[in-house]
Amino acid sequence: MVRRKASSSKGVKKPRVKLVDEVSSGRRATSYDVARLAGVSQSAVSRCLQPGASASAKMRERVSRAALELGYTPNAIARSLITRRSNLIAVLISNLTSLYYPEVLSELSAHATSHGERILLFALPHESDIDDVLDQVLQYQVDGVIAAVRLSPQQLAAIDHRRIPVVFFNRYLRDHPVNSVCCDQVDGARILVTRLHKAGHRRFGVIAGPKDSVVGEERVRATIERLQELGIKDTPVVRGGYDYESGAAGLHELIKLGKRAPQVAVCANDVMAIGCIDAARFDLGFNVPEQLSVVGFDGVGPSTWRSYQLTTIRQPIRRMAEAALMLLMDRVENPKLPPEKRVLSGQIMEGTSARLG
Amino acid sequence: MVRRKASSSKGVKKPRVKLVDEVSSGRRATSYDVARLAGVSQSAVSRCLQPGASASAKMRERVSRAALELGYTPNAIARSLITRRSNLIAVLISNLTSLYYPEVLSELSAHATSHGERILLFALPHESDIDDVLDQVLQYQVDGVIAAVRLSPQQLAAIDHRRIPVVFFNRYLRDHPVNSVCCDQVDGARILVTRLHKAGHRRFGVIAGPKDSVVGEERVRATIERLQELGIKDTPVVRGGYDYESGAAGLHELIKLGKRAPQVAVCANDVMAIGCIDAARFDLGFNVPEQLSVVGFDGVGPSTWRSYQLTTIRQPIRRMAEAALMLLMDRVENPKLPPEKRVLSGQIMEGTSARLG
DNA sequence: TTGAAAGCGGTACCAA
DNA sequence: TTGGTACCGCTTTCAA
Repeated sequence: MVRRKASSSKGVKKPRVKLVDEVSSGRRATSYDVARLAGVSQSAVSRCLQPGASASAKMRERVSRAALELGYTPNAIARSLITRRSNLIAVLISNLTSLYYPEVLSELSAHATSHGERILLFALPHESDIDDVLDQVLQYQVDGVIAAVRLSPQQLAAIDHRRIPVVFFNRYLRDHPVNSVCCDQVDGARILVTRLHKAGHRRFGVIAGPKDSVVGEERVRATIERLQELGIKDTPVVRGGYDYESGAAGLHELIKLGKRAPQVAVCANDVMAIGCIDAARFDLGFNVPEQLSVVGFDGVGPSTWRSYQLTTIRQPIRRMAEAALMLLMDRVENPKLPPEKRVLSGQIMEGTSARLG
Repeated sequence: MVRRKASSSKGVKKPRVKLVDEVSSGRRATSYDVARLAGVSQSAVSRCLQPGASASAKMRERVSRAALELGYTPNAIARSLITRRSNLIAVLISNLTSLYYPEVLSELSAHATSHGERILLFALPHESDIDDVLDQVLQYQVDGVIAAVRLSPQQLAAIDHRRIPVVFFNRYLRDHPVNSVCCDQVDGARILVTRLHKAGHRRFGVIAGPKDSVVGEERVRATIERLQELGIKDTPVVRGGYDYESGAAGLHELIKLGKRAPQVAVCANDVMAIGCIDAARFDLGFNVPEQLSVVGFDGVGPSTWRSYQLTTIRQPIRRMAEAALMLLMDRVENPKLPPEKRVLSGQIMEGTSARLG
């Protein structure tokens, strides 16, 4: 097989479409074009553009001059094909319109860049829409996957079967050893409850997140558990959808439920806590925190706004993203590494939305 | 050049590393593997996986069975190399931690998917960090670029030179005909000012965005211009950074500036308007809107929260994203199409943060 | 309808 | 240090 190489054998073997178009205006410059202009071999061009390859200074000079002249940019696709490394990592994420995930994505992107990786974004309308995109993830030969969504064991197996490392973000798979980075929800919830109890609160209500949120369920479970340890039983739990409206609705529900209004609303995330505060103030005329303490989870931007000044558990998103990429890239380099789970602690933000002891 | 094809010529020409490892456990299945198992040629496999290629029903059946058995997934990288189409579009975006851009990204992603494209994400810490990533954009042979950041004429030229279509999102390049989708800032600002004036407001103050925000500057310019038409001169303008704190600080500055406090604060985006409202209430004890009307731009999620109920101009982000992708994909298919600018109108959201006439 | 073969634009091994 | 060459895994003519 003879490749087109210089203009020497030009047009002998079936000249493709328009040679003019190829050379002058059309087609992007390739390493062959650079080689021809520099008067060296194509492999030399490739070598010159690698950091640690052997090439004389003179050759480097000639090649880089030719590359510059042609506006040459190496083709990452072609490189990926032969090196079997796409430098792409898939980020599976949903709820980009929430307040929490955009920050996650932003940090993931920053750290991916610092590892020389690009992010192939899979923003799902709902966490459950994974099957549709999983095939795409595999087709693009990504180096790794960061999943900020739930994956079924089958879905995980499909990725695993291709030897693509996966790191879960704030999620994991029960009974399956997987790589994951989480914020310790249990600890945070326990601290909040303990401090609230110490301040004298005895009637609690919980506004949970959607059932399919592992993180949310954990927060709720830990809250209930700690309350029971403190001798408080039968804490009412209502379910919300992590959004502002369901926080407000949740409070109304809680109040309808019990004989007496709760003294504390523990919300499974900040946005619901904010909705809860607004409902308390505007619908019920409650003072927060005098008549109702409200706490949330996450520590999103608006939680510090002066209308709310939420008492919440802030997730160390930056450090979590950093850990996620570290975990992932370690396994890209060395696929034999065993699964690892890293749990970082959240930080309590003492706002004014709750009375703490 | 003889390719490994069936096991017929197995290992004759330098058998690569470990054949066992390749076949049984290691390497992902390729179309050759499928072909061998199905007992057909590799090109037949390729054809069977194309929608409109000629292949008998029997062949299709055999191939798809073999593909399923091997867990075969076509390699998008290899396909891209030969088809010169990556099905990747680069999205250049910054400020992912703002309230506005995540929604943009979310909509862009949804519409990209519906065009069969994937998003290669370039989330920049600052709008000005483009040069670092532009090279990456080009290397990945993206089909097109959506730029929600500013690009210099040189940067645009570099992309243009590779014949990669670009669509700007809420931005454009003065004196350069480019594709762009914008929300009409001028119209929105004029309507707001007119209505505010009609309600009897006469003393205005403006909290502008950062200087390098084209959109923000346009909002401010249109505001001032309309005020002048209405006979109101010398409106004080202070500069903010689009964030909550600078909205609050902006109000304080405005008040320090004039002899009398303004009756209206026109803020260049919603988040600053929210900061402004909080400063008015908590620092100055103002009632909003009785003592101070506050308006913003964008219509982000929290603008409807009951603590704020912002009067603002909501951008039709979904339709803008849809238009951006339409514009882009049209030009991917037909590069000869001339540049086009599409301007959509915003919608006034009449909250309770301002008195309108 | 089917298979052989020529690339797409690189990387990497080899001998010179 | 350099050039020749064999791929990476697919699509796409071109004959059969």
